[in-house]
Amino acid sequence: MPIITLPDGSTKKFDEAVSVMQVAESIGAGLAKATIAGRVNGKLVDACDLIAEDATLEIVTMRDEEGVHIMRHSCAHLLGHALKQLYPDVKMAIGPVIDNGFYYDIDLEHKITPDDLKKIEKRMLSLAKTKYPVIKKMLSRDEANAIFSERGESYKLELIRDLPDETEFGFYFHEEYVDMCVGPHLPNMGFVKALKLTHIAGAYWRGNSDNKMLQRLYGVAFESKPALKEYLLMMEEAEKRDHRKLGKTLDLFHLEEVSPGMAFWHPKGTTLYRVVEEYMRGQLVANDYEEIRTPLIMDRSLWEKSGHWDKFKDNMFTTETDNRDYAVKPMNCPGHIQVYNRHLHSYRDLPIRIAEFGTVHRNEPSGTLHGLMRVRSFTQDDAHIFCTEAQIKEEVQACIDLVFETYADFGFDNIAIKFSTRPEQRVGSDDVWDLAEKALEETLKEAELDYKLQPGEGAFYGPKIEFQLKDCIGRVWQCGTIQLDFSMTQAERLNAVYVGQDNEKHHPVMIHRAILGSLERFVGILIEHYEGKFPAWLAPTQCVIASISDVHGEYVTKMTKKLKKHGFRVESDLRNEKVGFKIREHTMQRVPYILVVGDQEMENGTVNVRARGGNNLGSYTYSELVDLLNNDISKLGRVTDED
RNA sequence: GCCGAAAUAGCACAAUUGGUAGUGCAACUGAUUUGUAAUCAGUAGGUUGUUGGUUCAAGUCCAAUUUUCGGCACCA
Repeated sequence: MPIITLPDGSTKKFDEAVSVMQVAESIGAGLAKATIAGRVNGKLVDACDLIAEDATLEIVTMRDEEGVHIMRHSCAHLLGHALKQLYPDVKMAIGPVIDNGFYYDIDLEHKITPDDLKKIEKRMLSLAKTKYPVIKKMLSRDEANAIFSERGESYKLELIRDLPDETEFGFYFHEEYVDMCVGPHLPNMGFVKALKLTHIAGAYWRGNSDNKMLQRLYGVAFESKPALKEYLLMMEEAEKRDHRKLGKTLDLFHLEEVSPGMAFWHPKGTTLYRVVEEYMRGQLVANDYEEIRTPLIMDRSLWEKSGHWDKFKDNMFTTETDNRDYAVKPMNCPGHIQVYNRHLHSYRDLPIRIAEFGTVHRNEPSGTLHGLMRVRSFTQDDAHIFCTEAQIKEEVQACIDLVFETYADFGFDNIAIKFSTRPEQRVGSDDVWDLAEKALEETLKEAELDYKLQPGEGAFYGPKIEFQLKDCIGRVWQCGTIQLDFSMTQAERLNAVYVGQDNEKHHPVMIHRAILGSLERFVGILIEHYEGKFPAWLAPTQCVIASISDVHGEYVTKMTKKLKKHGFRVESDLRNEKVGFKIREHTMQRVPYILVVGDQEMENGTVNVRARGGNNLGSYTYSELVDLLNNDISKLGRVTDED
């Protein structure tokens, strides 16, 4: 005799076990029709699942995020349904929900083409149109095995085999197609109205590169056609921000075949890069770091000692000369320890913060390269802090603060934080790892930061905190990082020491930290973040002075020189073109200010200022203009103009 | 590295069943002296990523290779 409590507090009493759908029907036919699933005592269940005991119940419809999520999950089954009809030989592997959609990994001899994708999508939609009911059955292990054996679904059989403790398996019947899933799923396929198969890719079975590569079909699905359309439009817009595209149109950098994964920075890109670097240099001074420079190429033995050779030799560029093996540095830490070790340090000197804009080379696998985001040659705003155990928390906290302050200056407020712990392959004893992980975790907790744990994702020498930013289409990239390292400074590694209060030698703790991470990646993210419309602080060209006709040339040239002397990044445009043409061009180049000079301005000794958004700010005298620019630049990236 | 796709002028793209590699913008030259998102005319620009093959004939077909793109695995 279950009593069901609904979200508004009202209760309903039933004489016997009742399904979520039946409860919905007892409330109203409209709700029943909209019912996708239920949340019983906080747990999501299928609409057909029975409630036998007293419980709270929320009806899940397409208006709930869970409802859309469930619909997307069922779309994966629908994809299986359509695929099996079109390609009876296909073997289904795993088909989960992802952001905005779903995918299914399949094993099929035939290579799915974009044309096939359209056909499959069409079949999916026509199947959904029939609104066929989805029937759920809980089956025993034997029954489950029998169904999949009969259908040759070897991957599904393997999944069952790997769940030895399960006695019952949820099976969802989509007409002749059947899939195994914990669910919940749609009660009928009529809820599927707007989906699109987006692309085909390869993916290893169970995410293991030793396994067979399957075909992965990706799709997106939304509650309605307008919502899908809006999403597709948004993606199209987002792709216009792509730094690889803007890098070309704004003439910032290029990549080419002679050095894959290594950027050629053009004058404008170099300016942007340099502004970012100079900003960071200012942060170093303000936070008591000392800047150094270390060699790009060092003897192999150093890398063997540091442990890098052991773990990363395949990804290191090497060179041999005069019978000596060298490696191009993939990291700056060993070099920094060499500098640290040139002097004997007292505990009184600690913490010692050594920073370097360190250019490193890593021979990343060919398939990983991605514009400026993943390259083979990049410069880290790297630093290593040598300190005592007692100083760890304070130093880590200071690094975290520096990350947030810096990112805010660049206009970022959406930063994901990850905490990565000991990987399988590592150096250092478990005691030391316990200590290091505890120190980082406690600092994170004390700072009251939301973070996600990534077990096993730490560096080989220590745990790390990662700060991630997103690119234009939502891909996540690690930027800042703080890593705790008790191993590299040990006697058997690179043997860094300080003399303690007890007059004995001790090994300091080393904190590896990069705020921006890689300048290349960070600039790439910046390009996408601002869509190339950089704040005046970062803009490669801050203003262009355009003459209306030849007679204004001299005035413009003089004004340009004067502004350059004041440190502004100014260009003049004296070309024999109409002013509309010049404005169009510099607007498309995203120049923050276009200054127009004609007879009027020459007479009054002013310039006419047009802001990037198209606003004409009117006439400015030279000193007013300097104030305008300085004021804008001083805001750094904390504001964006409205355009 | 793995799976799939792509590569044509500086950029964006076109080229029918294999049959003379084009268009727009940019560049250059000339005319025009211009008031807030495109002035007009002309000129030049290519070993179609690279190498090899099939063919009377290859941008197009085949093979290898490089790079790029979308993912996967990787990411100190």
